[in-house]
Amino acid sequence: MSGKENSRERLIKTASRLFQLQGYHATGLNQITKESGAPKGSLYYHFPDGKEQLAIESVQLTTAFVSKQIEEGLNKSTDPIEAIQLFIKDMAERFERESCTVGIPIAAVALETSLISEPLRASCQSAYQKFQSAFTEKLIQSGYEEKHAMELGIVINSMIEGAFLISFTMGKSEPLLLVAKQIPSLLK
Amino acid sequence: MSGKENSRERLIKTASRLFQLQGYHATGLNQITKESGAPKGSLYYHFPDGKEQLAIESVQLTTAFVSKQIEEGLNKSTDPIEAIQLFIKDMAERFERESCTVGIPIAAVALETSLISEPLRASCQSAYQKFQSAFTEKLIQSGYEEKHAMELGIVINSMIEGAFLISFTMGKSEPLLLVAKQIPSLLK
DNA sequence: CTATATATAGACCAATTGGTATATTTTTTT
DNA sequence: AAAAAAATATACCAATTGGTCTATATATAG
Repeated sequence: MSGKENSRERLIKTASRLFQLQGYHATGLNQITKESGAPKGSLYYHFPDGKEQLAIESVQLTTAFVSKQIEEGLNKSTDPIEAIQLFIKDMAERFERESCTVGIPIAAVALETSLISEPLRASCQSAYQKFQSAFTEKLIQSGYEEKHAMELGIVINSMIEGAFLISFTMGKSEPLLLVAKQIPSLLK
Repeated sequence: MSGKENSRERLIKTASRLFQLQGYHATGLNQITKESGAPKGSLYYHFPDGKEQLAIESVQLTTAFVSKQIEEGLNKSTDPIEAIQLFIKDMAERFERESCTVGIPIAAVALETSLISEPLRASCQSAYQKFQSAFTEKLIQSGYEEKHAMELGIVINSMIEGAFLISFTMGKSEPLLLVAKQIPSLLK
């Protein structure tokens, strides 16, 4: 029972990376199995529901990873404005450093599958809710009124996702940095 | 020379709609030809470079359409805050009304193709630049200093794109509406 | 050692992909 | 009306898609 989790995990990790980078439809099962080293027989043993199941679990893995990154980033300062700005700047730096190695966490899968797979759509929704609530949590801890904090969490998450998308398309991190710059105005 | 432009135009319009709704890779040329009524022979006659060329021209059509919508929306009020809020609320309403008929204008194609086709990436970049400059223009006309207006244009565009993405995934327009609500804070 | 899950290996499948070739029709020009 | 250009119509292609199948290892028991 040692190689078991190993192979399954490798499949999810590879799929997770490829789905983020290339999107759902552009990523073939052949590519996933080849790059992960696992054969197709194993894929359908570990993921009987095929590509959809693999994508759902990939989204979940990405969600956990990114959520942790957000929480860690936000803990770098007690001041929420500074903390959020630091986090966004970190993302921008990481984007510059490894733009061609990593895509936008959830967006591609969300856009491609929300209309064709309800379970996948729900997974992406959960991801965004988790991201939002990390920001909201930070604001509540800093004394923001709950409803206001929830609204701001949604808006901050939207801003970051949008800036990520545009930075990705433009090939430069400027939008992310400008969003960071406007955080103080937003949080008054 | 009457049927000529007609067939070409039908192909682009159909492709434009399908690419926005389903994304690049999920939209097959067979589906485009079938839904547009044009045969495959015509497709490669009008678009010798195939799917990529068709997608580029589709993005350009969408860009023109959306830009016009933004400009018209922003003209509904002289006050930039009110104008931008009105535009976003219009988008939110339209989203609620026809969410399953229309996807997010450029995002899906941008995410799916930016890393695999430089010309397509450039088309999507042009689209976003055009959207941004519409907001920037409005702010400059309202007396904002140029550099500040440019930065805000980028941020506003990012916010709207991100909110669109999340609204799409969530299946509700709340993120868009909350972004609209925060516009005054952002523009001071 | 045997029996039994667990897991791997990869050949195979129908369907679809983007793209090409060629023949035919329609339209325009002379 | 004849010639030329523009456009349409399909049949066809190799390659790849997601997915299934059966045989074979590789463990973990008893």
